[in-house]
Amino acid sequence: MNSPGTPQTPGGDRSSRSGGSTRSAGTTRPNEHAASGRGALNRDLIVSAAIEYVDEHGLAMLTMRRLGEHLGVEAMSLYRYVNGREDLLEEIVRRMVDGLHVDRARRELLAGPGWQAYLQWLAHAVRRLARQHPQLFPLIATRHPAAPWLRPPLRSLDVVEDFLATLVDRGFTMENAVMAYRAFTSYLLGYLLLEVSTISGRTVAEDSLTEVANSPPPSPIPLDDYPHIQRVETLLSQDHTDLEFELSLEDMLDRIERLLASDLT
Amino acid sequence: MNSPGTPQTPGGDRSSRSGGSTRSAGTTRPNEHAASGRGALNRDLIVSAAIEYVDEHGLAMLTMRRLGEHLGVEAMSLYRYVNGREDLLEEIVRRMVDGLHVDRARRELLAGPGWQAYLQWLAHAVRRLARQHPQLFPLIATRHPAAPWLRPPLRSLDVVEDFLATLVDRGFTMENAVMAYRAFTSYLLGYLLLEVSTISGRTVAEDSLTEVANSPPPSPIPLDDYPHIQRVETLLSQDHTDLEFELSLEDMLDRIERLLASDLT
DNA sequence: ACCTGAACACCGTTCAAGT
DNA sequence: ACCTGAACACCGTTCAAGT
Repeated sequence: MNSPGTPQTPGGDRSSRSGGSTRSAGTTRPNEHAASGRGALNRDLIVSAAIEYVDEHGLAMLTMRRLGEHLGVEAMSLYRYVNGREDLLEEIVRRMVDGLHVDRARRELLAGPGWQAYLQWLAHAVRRLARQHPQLFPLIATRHPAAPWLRPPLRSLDVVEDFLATLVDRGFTMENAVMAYRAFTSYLLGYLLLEVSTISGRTVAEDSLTEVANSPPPSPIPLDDYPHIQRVETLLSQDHTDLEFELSLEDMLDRIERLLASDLT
Repeated sequence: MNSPGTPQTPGGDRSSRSGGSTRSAGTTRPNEHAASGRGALNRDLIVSAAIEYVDEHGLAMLTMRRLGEHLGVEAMSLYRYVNGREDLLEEIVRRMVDGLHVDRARRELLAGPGWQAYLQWLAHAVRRLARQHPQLFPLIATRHPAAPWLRPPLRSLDVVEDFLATLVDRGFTMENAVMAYRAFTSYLLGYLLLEVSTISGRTVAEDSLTEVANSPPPSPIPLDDYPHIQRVETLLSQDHTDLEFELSLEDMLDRIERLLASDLT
């Protein structure tokens, strides 16, 4: 019966679009909500606690009731500030990705003058984010984008605006900026999703209560019948991830550059 | 109390590894389970029904109870054949990906003699799969791989074995085959995840009961403050997906080729 | 203004019991 | 051998009620 367009909750308006983005997301001083007294609940705090909780226990464990408990509050209280579980997940994603937005001046400093330097900086920032929150990155990657100009993992209007503005500043046509945006996002998405999913392997206990003596051999798949896999097993298990990222990123930038050149013919 | 290592269910052993892989997965004659009489329930049928159900209603709607209802059976009956919901999801993924495995002779015919032709063929096969089951592809993409040699979206031992064997046959060293495997999977994963997620936008009703007059304007995000996004809005909404896929795929193959060349120095 | 108790409809899963 | 009824623990969510 309640029209979902009007949240009626405080903090429902994209919390402080310009102010809050410089302090890196998810950094609520961790002691503060331990001493939760009376009206110490609000949207930002809930989202921070949720991120913390997922980092520690995994996404499947994030439950309105458990999150309430984690905050020392009944689950129903959360609904004052968050429009249900879906809204909470969406807000988590927004908060994490918005951390990538910095104002123009600071961006110039960080990234240097060229478009390659900017894309290098952005790619590394996204990678840092993914590796800091391996449980959350799949959420960023697969939640349905609200619009075609919010391609994962760059799911923030601010960040996409930065992206396009920077490239156009550096001489890209609109068409080329869009193609670069497409190439950049799909490269980053695929690479980081795979890197993160092989890393976070058994970082999380998943459900650490009942299954303790169960997982030590995660799954000793018998590789008879698969001679080639068997032969490269050790190769595949190694992670030369750092070097591989740099090289494939450079390749991707070269591809964009080639794209520009072919445009002048 | 029950040790989870011993499923005690029929079909628990990775159903007929050599026999069942040639008939393309997901092809249970669709009329058959309409006339479900007595013992007409089995693992394959359950998995097929689940795939059908997700294609139609979306992943979030797939529930043991609803799937039971869809099959004309009480939900509890499913537990004879499927080791819980997680096991069902895993089996769905396996069934879909196994459809990419064809025997060597047939593969030569389809793909031609070169490694490029094989990778072209495989890439298009995966893309076909992704577009046929847009609701399921994110599952393939993000479910935790059981081993590092099962990188999404190629989550099948048979398919990965095919991949490596074919490349080594064509003269790749093991190291290069593995690098190609890495590059191929992360390219395909990123590209297809983004293509599918922008396509399946509102293919599914999500929950078509209560919210009917709600979604027509999916989310008219106000784009003031975002001049560049606004200017490229129409560009970003277009889908030149087919051509883009071919071009970026060729680029990726070129990258592998360059990789081989640099190896000879 | 902010939180809670109680309730509703719905989950996944187990197990003794039916046929 | 195969399916079901009943039950358990746990969800998300609503709303009148407490403070």
